[in-house]
Amino acid sequence: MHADPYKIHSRHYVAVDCVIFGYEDEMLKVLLYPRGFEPSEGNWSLLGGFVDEDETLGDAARRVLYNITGLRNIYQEQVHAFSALKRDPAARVMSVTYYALIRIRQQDNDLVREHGAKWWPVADLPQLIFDHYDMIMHSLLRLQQKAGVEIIGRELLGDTFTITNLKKLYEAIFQREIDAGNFRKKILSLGVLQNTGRKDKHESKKGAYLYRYVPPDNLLNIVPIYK
Amino acid sequence: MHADPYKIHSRHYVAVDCVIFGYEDEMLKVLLYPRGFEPSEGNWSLLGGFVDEDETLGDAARRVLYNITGLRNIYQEQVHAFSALKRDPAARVMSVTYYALIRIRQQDNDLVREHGAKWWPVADLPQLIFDHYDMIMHSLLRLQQKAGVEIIGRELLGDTFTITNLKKLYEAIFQREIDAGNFRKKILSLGVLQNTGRKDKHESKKGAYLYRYVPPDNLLNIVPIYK
DNA sequence: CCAAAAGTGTTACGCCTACACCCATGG
DNA sequence: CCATGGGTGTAGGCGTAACACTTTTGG
Repeated sequence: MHADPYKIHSRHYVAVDCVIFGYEDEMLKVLLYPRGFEPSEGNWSLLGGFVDEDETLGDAARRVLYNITGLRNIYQEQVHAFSALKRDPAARVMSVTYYALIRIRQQDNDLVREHGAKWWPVADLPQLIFDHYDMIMHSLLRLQQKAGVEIIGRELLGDTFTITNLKKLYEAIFQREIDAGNFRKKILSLGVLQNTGRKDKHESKKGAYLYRYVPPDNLLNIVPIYK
Repeated sequence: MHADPYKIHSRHYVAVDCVIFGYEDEMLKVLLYPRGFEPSEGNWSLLGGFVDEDETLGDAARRVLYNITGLRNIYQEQVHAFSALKRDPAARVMSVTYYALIRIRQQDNDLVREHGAKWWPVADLPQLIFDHYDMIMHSLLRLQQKAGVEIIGRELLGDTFTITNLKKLYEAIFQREIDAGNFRKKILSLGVLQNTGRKDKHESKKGAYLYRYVPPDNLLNIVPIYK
């Protein structure tokens, strides 16, 4: 074992806080749990945890997510490191925010409820502890940036979805109305949605085609190449 | 003094690494210093430092920047936290990358040279230690995003500059040629550059007007409002 | 005078927006 | 048959790219 050459420097508690986005009832929601002890008892909190010696920040975020939702292989992305000296009044703790995108499904919700957690619409958040509101806003901005560049239907809606499903999701993410016809043309022109041929009749009598997201590279195997 | 409620958790070394961008000889450059000891002796390194108990990440980045350049009030922005377990072979150190924009000037360069530091063009970087190459690439991407949305002439060129100066800076940032006429029209249409009336004759016989960046809000005091 | 940079004008094209309009069908 | 959501078509506006053109002036 080598001597630690950095001994003279401070060591710090490092945590991760997860902004877990889900989509339900045509609303973008965030999973929060109620803080049951002081300080800030009664306020709501993101799911978080301390980073261990032998895990990366991403590992820690995945662990936190797994513990509460039971899900693995979830899309997540680092957002920002928060480090104000008194952000946690109990001790000096830096926290790195991650956001994650998951499908809200009933069976998962049981596990969620066990922890007392609850899905809150981003448009109607409760009082939050520390800097957690900032964390959510930072994450929402990043999500908007991502959604503006690529289609995130798969993560929040499931494997197949109608164009209207996707439009409503985008309206929830960007918190504004979107023209249905223009949205359809724009999305389809990106060439990453594959029509499954099946129709969904839950929303209309005519029925809407269900699409599947196909990553750009895979399309080379499907679309014929002219010569 | 309260008891520390988090005692059971690990503490970590946390560092910041600064990607210091400058502009010189029509090239975007990064300030690096040569590592004089093993491991990775002879390779080049970003300017970095450990985060103290009583400072934020931003504070630490400002301190590092001040120590090497003697400059304060520099524009800087957090980029990403790197946390691979073996990224520093000597110990487990997480590092948060910041990028900064500074004007390269001769007097500052003396201080820089004292430390053995050197400006390297981003298009022609030397071998770097650890994950510092990734840090620079992440930072460059962020810089491009920022430059795409707002004008960053002031930070890298100085208080006044010609449209051609700015065009060459943008060509350095985006590493591609830009049409002069279109660039001029686009930049001026943003309405955030104010013509000083003075001309710079260094680059041409005709002379080019020097412009000053004026933040959007201040323009309300200058541009008359029609009724 | 003329090379070279500064600055203006012109045209074409692609994308986005707004909105009118058809289609299909369950009740 | 008709209200409702699914889906298509079209015209105008705007920003951009490409590039031709005019202006200025030191050497």
